[in-house]
Amino acid sequence: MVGSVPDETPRERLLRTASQLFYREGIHSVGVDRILSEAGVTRQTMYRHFRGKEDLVVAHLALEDATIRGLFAQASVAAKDPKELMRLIVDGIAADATRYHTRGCPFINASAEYPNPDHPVRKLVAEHREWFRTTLAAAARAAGLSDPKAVAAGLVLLRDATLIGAYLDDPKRVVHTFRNTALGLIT
Amino acid sequence: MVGSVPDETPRERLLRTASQLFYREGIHSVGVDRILSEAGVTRQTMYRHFRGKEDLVVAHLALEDATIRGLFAQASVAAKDPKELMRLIVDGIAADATRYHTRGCPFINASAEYPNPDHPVRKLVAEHREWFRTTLAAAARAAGLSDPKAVAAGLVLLRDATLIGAYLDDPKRVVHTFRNTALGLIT
DNA sequence: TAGTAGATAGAACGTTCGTTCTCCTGCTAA
DNA sequence: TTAGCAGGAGAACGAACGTTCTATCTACTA
Repeated sequence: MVGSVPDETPRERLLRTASQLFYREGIHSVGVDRILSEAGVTRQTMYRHFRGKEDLVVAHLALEDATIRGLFAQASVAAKDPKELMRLIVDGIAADATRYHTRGCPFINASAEYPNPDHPVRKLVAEHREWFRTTLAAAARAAGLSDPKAVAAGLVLLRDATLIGAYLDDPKRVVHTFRNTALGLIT
Repeated sequence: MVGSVPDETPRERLLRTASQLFYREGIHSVGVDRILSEAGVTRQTMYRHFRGKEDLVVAHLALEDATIRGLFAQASVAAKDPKELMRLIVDGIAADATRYHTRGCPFINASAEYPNPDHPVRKLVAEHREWFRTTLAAAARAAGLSDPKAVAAGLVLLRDATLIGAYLDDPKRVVHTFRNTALGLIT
């Protein structure tokens, strides 16, 4: 078992387990049998809720996407003003790189395994990145920054590199560099 | 067949083909049969030169590593002075992202498929990245830049993000952002 | 109360995987 | 001359892959 959450339906347990395994060990490396045994769920249950493994992969990325959007909405509410939201975003990315996404970006990792840009996985990745960039640009514009698009592009660039660096290099050093550069970008 | 190069031994043809396939389509996605048929080489030939697929994967990354080191040495000779070398490095990365490594960084992509940091693949990746950063730092120091380590860290960060952005987003925009930021870093 | 949907259990399918094996040809260094 | 090695051709291996199937049990609900 990968973990446990109370009051979880088999479907939720299955998706959560699959998502964790795909992220931690790679998509093609993880077999269906492995997912089922770790989730404590039978084959029938899986094929009732998902067409196949590929559907599970897409659902995994959709879950990641929904989670990040949720965190964003949460921060938007918590922030007193647009400028504080920018700071919360930077802090959020830094925390994410050291705490949760310590194995790189799930979307980038998935793209490494799916070369075909027309594949559902790649389309979802493209949509997610597009949402992320435009959302950052809107936040930067609301904060009154002079070149919102450039700020958004810079933050996307920094976030990609930070998640990778925190995975492959020294996390503390990378996050430190990220925070300094990013804070300079949003002031 | 993936391509052809005259006066190539079966071993070289095999490794070159495998390297291209691993990079273009992902490592676990590419089977041995596929490599053999595309390279026009038999199983026996492969297993005579390599212990197995995993050896081929390591050789693929070693080839990438050697290639990049070669380009670096070439630039070092071509540069009239240390400052011009820094500019050549930035130009080289920009050209690489749009011309050759249009599917991200082979080392980062491989790391997405190999979660175990003790695995030979991951060790090779760590060594490569370590070499890259220290080499950049040495070049920055020779160019008389005030904080060579910070410059090197910044360039590594920028390169990682640029190769990803050129793969998943708009290459022209990303490379433009990279060049501007990087040139600011080395002056 | 009967019916339907979700879940469990386990066998089985055909395919692909990486690997090993045998047999044959051609070159070349001892 | 002959032994040894690189390479080609193809069969075969067991294991793992993703998927489908049948059978049984339970919970809800029309």
